[in-house]
Amino acid sequence: MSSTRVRMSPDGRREQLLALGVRLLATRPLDELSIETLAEEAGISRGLLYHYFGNKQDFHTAVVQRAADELFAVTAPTGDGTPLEQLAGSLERYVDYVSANYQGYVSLVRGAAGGHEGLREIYEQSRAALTDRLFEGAVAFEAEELGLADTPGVRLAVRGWAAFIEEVVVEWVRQPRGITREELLLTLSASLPGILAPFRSS
Amino acid sequence: MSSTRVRMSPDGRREQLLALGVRLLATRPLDELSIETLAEEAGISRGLLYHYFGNKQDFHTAVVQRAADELFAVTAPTGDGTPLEQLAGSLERYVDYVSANYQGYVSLVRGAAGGHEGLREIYEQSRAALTDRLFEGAVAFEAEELGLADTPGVRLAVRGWAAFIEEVVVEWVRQPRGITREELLLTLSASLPGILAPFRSS
DNA sequence: CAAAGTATTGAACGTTGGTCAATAGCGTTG
DNA sequence: CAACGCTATTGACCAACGTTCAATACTTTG
Repeated sequence: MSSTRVRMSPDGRREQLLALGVRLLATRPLDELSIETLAEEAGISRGLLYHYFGNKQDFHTAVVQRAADELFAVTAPTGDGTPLEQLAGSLERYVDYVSANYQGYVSLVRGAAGGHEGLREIYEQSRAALTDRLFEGAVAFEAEELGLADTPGVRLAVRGWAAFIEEVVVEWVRQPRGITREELLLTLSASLPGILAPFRSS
Repeated sequence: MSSTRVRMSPDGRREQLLALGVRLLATRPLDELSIETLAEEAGISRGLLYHYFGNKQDFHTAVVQRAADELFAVTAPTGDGTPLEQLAGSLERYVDYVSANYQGYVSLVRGAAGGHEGLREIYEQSRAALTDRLFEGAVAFEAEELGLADTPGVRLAVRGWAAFIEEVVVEWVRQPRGITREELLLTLSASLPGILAPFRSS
């Protein structure tokens, strides 16, 4: 089984291992992503993995960080259309991403929330980044329309809205219950004004 | 260190181990709750733990299930007042519960969602039970008011609302940001009609 | 009080996380 | 182009933990 030893550049090797980790994470929970499995799959020794990532936790952290970055990139607004259309587009791509990477996404989002400090950190920052981006785009537009101020209360509500989206989408992917993709997207889009309604100033 | 062997009734022993598991989990993530630690802490051999719970996953499952039951009991409606008042009361007790058990809540309820199928099952069912209870109480009343039907779409939205509540409350406990408890409760109560607004039939 | 039933132990094994000195590929240099 | 130096990579080793199971020692029963 052991062919000749392959020597790569540190950056290349590190990249390969991270990419492989993300790929494997898409089909299993995080705690089943063992060092042994990954080393075997990558065709390297366990020791080499420890050379690039100090320990299992550090490796998991790096993989989840990478996955979070990918999610952030995938759901980035395209920049054309009205802010509301951009929002709809982001939601659409988000739904499709979760559909394609269900296991990995659950591992990322949910697993991170219950794991070690480092993982929770990534989870917090990732969600903050997603909502902050909305504030700078579609929501900023909506805010004017609805006469909303950028208050701590509104920020908190938008954060909760992100959790709402996440839960609904994940559950829908698990069990569509006859709800079509279009109906789902409609519900998601409509929910933001709904949640923000109580904050309408006048 | 090893004192005389203590023999207990199966029910008593099982109860002791579960209670200890819940207590230990309040201060560490689930995957750090090792069989070894628990056996040591309980003053028994590892083998005995395997006599009561088939394996590590089964034990974790049982502990999380117990914790979920406790949460469900704590937030049960009292039964007096209008449905809306009952909802407000449940939310109030939920907020206070999370305030008092922040570490434990995050470790238990959230940590469960990242684990394997069995754990996720409990998490799902727990959340479903919480929302279903609402449907039989306050929301049933609201539903009539708003002309809502009990459709899969509405059920899904309410489920998402539960996630909204959880996220907002957990984040508020972590970082109140000057928002008072009363303001928080108001936001939470108002959010349900807001989320359900898109489903209004006429 | 002897015997039966069973809660409990402790030793043994396999797997996996983690360490480290030895090894081998690749660029450099004379 | 051969020898050398640098370092990416290995493989052997250890420790910790999950898991099994025959032996053991409480408790009850007859």
